[in-house]
Amino acid sequence: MENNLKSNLENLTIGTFAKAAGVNVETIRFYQGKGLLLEPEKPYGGIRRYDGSDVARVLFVKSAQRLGFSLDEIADLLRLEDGTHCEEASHLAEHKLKDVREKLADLMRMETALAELVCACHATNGKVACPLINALQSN
Amino acid sequence: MENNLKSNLENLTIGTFAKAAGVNVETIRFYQGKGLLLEPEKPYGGIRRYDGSDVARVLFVKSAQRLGFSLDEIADLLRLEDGTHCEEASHLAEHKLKDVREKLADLMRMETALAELVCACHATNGKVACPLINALQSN
DNA sequence: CTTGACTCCGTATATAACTACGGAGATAAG
DNA sequence: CTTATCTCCGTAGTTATATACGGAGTCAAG
Repeated sequence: MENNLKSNLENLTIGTFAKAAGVNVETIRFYQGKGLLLEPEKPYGGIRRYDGSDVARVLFVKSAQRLGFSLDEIADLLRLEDGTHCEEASHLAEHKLKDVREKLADLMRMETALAELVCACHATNGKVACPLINALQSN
Repeated sequence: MENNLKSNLENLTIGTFAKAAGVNVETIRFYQGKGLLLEPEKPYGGIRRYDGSDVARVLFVKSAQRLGFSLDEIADLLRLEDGTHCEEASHLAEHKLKDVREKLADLMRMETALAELVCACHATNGKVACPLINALQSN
């Protein structure tokens, strides 16, 4: 046996990689096809290896997805990472930032509405008009 | 002008309804099939009519979708509205609230990361390590 | 009362994002 | 070396969310 933390995420085969990222192998391959993940070099007819940064990338994709970004949008976000095309990346980032801030506003309205609903429900134990639709409408 | 919107939105046929909500007719019917919208009574072999509350409902669905909720989850949210099953609704609302708060946290981290990225990009005009992945990873 | 746009409804097709399958080759444990 | 388990890769199937199509009925204007 070896060191524990970081060395656990080195030299992973695609199976352990997938498990570490909480997705299945097919999803990894699918993401590679979409350009969301790079396919590492294959050592002469052998088997590709992955590491912690790949795991992080998949986790990022999954998180961004939960926030309503499509895989294509996420690919855009990830392209910001490479540091080249700074001008372009900056533009894209600003655009996404606007996006993110709108989502934030919606979510905050939704949070308020839900919190009120829970409150009202507990308080009155009766009929309550749902403020939810209204919440996202005021925009 | 605050009532203007509403008074324009009475007695709509499905076509004008769809236009008002910014979706197409087929989407309306699809949502009816999924239980996201009620199908109004059809006046003896005639044509159904819709109003502003239907439009609001569709707009809510679309907003919630942008926030990463699935149609099934949105159906859950909408079921909170009817005021019956208060106990159950309250439970559901609490669960969704947790959800919403997690998304909020992720989005805020993402906002920070994007803002930093734009900033750094403008400042250095050079290579910048992307804080994005890191942002959503710290959870 | 005809005409053209619209509705109704059922079925079919499309797109995104997976998920499953299967045969051939690689690797590790015994 | 054998064998079980995995990887590789290509193709096919699935689920969620729409969109498109088409024939028959309905409505409102001329």
